Amino acid sequence: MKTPLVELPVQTAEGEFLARYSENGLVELDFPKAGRASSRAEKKKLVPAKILGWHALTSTALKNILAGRAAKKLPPLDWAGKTEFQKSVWRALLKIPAGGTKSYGEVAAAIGRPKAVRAVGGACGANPIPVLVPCHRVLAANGKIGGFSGGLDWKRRLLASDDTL
DNA sequence: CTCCGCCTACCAA
DNA sequence: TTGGTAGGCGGAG
Repeated sequence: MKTPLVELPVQTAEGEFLARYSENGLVELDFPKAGRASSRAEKKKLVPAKILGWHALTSTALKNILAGRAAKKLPPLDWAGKTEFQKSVWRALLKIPAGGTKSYGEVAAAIGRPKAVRAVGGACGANPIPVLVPCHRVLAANGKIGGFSGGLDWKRRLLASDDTL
C-alpha cells in the first residue's frame, strides 16, 4: 500500500493552496482550485506534530515567495518514486534565486545533460511542488514565457512577485 | 518500441 | 518577424 498522505490547506491572498505530506516530508502542493474553497478544516487533531511543523515552514515559505521574498527555510521534500533525472532537475531549480531565471537549456547544462533540453521541460511539468520548487523561473531560450502545467497565468504572476525584490 | 512534450536551432517566406 | 521542422532526450504505456 501507499504511504497515507495528510492534507493541509494554506490560506494566501491568491487563494487556498493545498499541501500533502507523507511521513517523510512535503509530497505535493496544489494551486488554489475553484470550488474547493475553505470547506476542508478536517482531521487536524490527528496530524503529527512533526507534520504540523513542516506545514508551518511550507506556509511561511509559500507566503514569502508570493510576497516577493526569498523562501528561506523549506520543509523536507519527499520525492520518493520520482526518477533521478527529475530530482536532479528540481534540485537545480532550487538553486535559482528569487528574481532570477534560467532557460531550459541552461538548466539542462547545469545538470550535465546539455542536450536534454526538452526533457527538462518534461521534468518541470512533472514537478509536484510548484512555487517552492520554482519551475516558474525557467523560461524558453528566446526569453519568452514557455509553458507551465499550472497555467501560464500563474507563471506570470509568480514571476511578477519574484521581480518585487 | 512508440508517442508525446513547459525546447531549440535553423531555414524559408 | 512568423512559421514549419528535424534533432534529441526522458517518461509513460
